[in-house]
Amino acid sequence: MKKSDKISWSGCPVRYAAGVFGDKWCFVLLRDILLHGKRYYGEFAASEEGISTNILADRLSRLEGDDMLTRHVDPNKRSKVFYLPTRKARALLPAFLGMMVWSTEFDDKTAAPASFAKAFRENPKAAIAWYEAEIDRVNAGLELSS
Amino acid sequence: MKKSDKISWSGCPVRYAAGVFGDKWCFVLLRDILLHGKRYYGEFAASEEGISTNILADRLSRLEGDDMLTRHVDPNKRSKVFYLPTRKARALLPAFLGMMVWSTEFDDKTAAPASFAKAFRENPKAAIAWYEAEIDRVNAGLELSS
DNA sequence: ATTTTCACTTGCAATTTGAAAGCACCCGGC
DNA sequence: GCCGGGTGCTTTCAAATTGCAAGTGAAAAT
Repeated sequence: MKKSDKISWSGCPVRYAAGVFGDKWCFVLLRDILLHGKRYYGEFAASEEGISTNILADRLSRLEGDDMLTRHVDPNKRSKVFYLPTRKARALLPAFLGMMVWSTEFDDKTAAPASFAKAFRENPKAAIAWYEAEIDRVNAGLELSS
Repeated sequence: MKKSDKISWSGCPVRYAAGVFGDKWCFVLLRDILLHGKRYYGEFAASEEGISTNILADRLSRLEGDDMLTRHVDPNKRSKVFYLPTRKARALLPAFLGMMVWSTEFDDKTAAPASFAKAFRENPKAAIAWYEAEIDRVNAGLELSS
């Protein structure tokens, strides 16, 4: 907390965003939560990118501290833990999908189908709503039991 | 380049984006270039956040390598250097402005005027076009002499 | 009771960062 | 030409962060 004395990483919108998720691993965690329906610690740990567990724990608690995630012990199996995206995290969807459209245009090795970018460009609100609904669907399966 | 052996940071759109600009300092450099009309090395170095020059040089060359910036020696004063955003960098504007809207909503210390978020939400294309025009305006003053 | 699953934590080497100093080139005066 | 300052990096080195591997403790499963 030395740096935040001199210049706080908020105020400027870009700086604030950088402070909250301007980091490789936060990107992939948010992707897993917002786009891939992952919720459990074990699911994050198993992601293709191979995050190590100390970093994973650190980023999860940071995101929790920044009010992006909430931590929950699974009531059906109390040795497991899941994380739910907050409204704040979900509100990132539009920007996130915008980034993805950008990637599909400029990464020549992109694995995303062209249909995604097309759909988003033609009707961004509908695309966002679709992902929102997916998030709700996944959450529903967890929130019921808690 | 060890990590890129195992999993290349492309393919997945989010991972690709994270690889190119998923870093605090890339965020603020892109902000300075896309939004604040900065072009010269000295201008970046003087930014409020106080980036140190080794990191600055590293990020500039990385962004150049990722085809986000092009480096130019100022023909009027050949000891100075400026960087121009590529089409690829400019294409990030929509996602970037989306992020800024998000920040203005969730950073309670935000310094951005509410009018910005409002304007973007009401007419995103117009807001983007306005920033595009600004970029062209700034570039025009440099490209003429080169 | 014992083993296994799970979510972390710890230890430690390696990479990255950051502050400061150094270096090389250009430019303007003299 | 030569000197002094401006400019864009590069180097140095300590400090912070990362990443791998092993460890821990609580809960389930056997």
